[in-house]
Amino acid sequence: MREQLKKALAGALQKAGISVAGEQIIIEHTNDLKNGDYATGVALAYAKQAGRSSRALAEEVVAALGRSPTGETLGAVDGISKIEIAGPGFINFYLASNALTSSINAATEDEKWGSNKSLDGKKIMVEYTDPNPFKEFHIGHLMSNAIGESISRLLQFSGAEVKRANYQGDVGPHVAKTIWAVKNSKVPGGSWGDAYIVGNKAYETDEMAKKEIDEINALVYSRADSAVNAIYDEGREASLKHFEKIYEILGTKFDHYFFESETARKGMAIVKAHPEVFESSDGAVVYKGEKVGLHTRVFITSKGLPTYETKELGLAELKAKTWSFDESITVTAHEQADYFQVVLAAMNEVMPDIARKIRHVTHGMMRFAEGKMSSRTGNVVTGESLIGDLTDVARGRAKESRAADHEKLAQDIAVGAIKFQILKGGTSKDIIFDRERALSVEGDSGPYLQYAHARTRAVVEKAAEQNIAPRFDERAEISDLARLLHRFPEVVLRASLEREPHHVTTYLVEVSSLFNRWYATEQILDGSNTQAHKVAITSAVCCTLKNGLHILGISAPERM
RNA sequence: GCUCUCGUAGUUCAAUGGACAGAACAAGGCUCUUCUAAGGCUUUAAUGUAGGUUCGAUUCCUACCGAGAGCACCA
Repeated sequence: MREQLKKALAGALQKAGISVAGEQIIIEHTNDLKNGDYATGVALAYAKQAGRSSRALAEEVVAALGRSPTGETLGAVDGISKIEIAGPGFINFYLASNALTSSINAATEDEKWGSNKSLDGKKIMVEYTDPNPFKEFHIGHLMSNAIGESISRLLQFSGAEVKRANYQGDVGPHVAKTIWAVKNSKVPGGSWGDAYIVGNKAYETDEMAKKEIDEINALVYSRADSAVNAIYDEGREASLKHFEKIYEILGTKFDHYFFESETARKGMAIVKAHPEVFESSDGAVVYKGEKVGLHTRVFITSKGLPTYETKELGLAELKAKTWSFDESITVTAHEQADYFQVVLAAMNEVMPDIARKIRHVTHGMMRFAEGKMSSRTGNVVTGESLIGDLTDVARGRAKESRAADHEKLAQDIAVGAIKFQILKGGTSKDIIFDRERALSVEGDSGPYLQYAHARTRAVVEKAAEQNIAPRFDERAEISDLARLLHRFPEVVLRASLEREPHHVTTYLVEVSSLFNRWYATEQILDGSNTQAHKVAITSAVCCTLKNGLHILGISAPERM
């Protein structure tokens, strides 16, 4: 459609004496449906060059397209019913009913409605969530998970083959701190997260403890001490099992798990094999990022242990060995942006073929109004406590709902509410965590979308019971809802290209809002001869919401 | 000090360089004998400052102000 319009416009401009390549013509969706479905500002852009007013040029272009400026008849472009000139000289195109038919039918019949082939055949690995065993799974991990999962689904909807990866820090100082606290019975009955906080505090305030923790850190890598090994093995398994439960609730299934205990060794080998890239400095091995405009970072400590940077090199190699991807995306919070750049610069020198395929997608921080949350001090909200509290809020309503499984519904709503809040805005923005707001399920929210979907389901099911088949009627008045549904595939494409799930979120709110307004004033199953048409639109809304929610990683309950 | 991200109604977020800057929450009023009121209708309210590029700037560029993050042995 867009391509046809561009071609026709290029031809029309040619007649007006302006030569422009079709690709350079900008056709956009209108911000407001009352300005048509597509619009172009070419008359404004080229008026000066043409030496006449933008309005005059617009009229000339429209005439060249083969109809009068207010003509209602079909012309050079199939699927357009009306062209008009508005405002300072915009040319607005209105879709014809027959152009909407295919969209509504596709929405109703095609399970992959909204998908595209822009990444057909591409292999992409997406790494996200990345919690650390021996530490809490906090709401920052929830943020990474929601964004990473949604990006994965967007890429799949664009035809890519996606493998989900999770990289977990099962070795390093944080582990040693936790083990130290457990070994010295500092936290009887406490959680692994509590032990970490105690260990961290001791490390900072107690010289003796610091020394012991450093020793334990080395022992974790060497596995030379059976007492340390016992605590380590138990803690690691308990943490991972616990995380697995959370992934299930969130709806993420990882294809690959990578651990720092694996990447550390590989990374060490890489760093040591490239003395021309990594140099010694104060007993440590560092990469001088200044030569590429960055800063210096330590790769191997003066104690001979690998840092996160070295492990990241090992991880890249391990990933490449695991699967021959075309692209590997790592999703993390923005605080790791600078660090990642240095690692990429170093990687570019030692394994350029892999470095070329690695992308870092950063998102904002989940923080409190008062400042950053830190698991070092215990100033965190854990993922499960938030999910739990929100499930409690949803449970009351869920019990009165028509859902078969009230507990499942309460959980779906809780997870939907959290994910919506994370995915409603651009990913680069920080999210200020406000408990009261997070627990609200009113207005623009996950439950709002889920509720609209459940309503469409009820109508569609009732229609099926009455043997009313959906049938889009081209003679019926064109509705804004149908015109909005037509845009879904383009919204998905844009979100996928930009890796910005919030475009989908915003769009789904618009669809739900328009549907709810319609639903409030219109009896859909009214026994009239237009009901099959109305069922078709309802059914299309239903599938659009379902697929859209799927992209966001939010479940679409059939009854609420 | 240097680098990165972000500044839009009282609050939380939208707006591929375009039309009157959209929603939601909060506050007030109205709305269920009709397919689900977790809904719908309605009133009030915003682009940090100063320049620049452009027919046109919330969007791009520069400076400043403000918030957050990072900057050598944490991850």
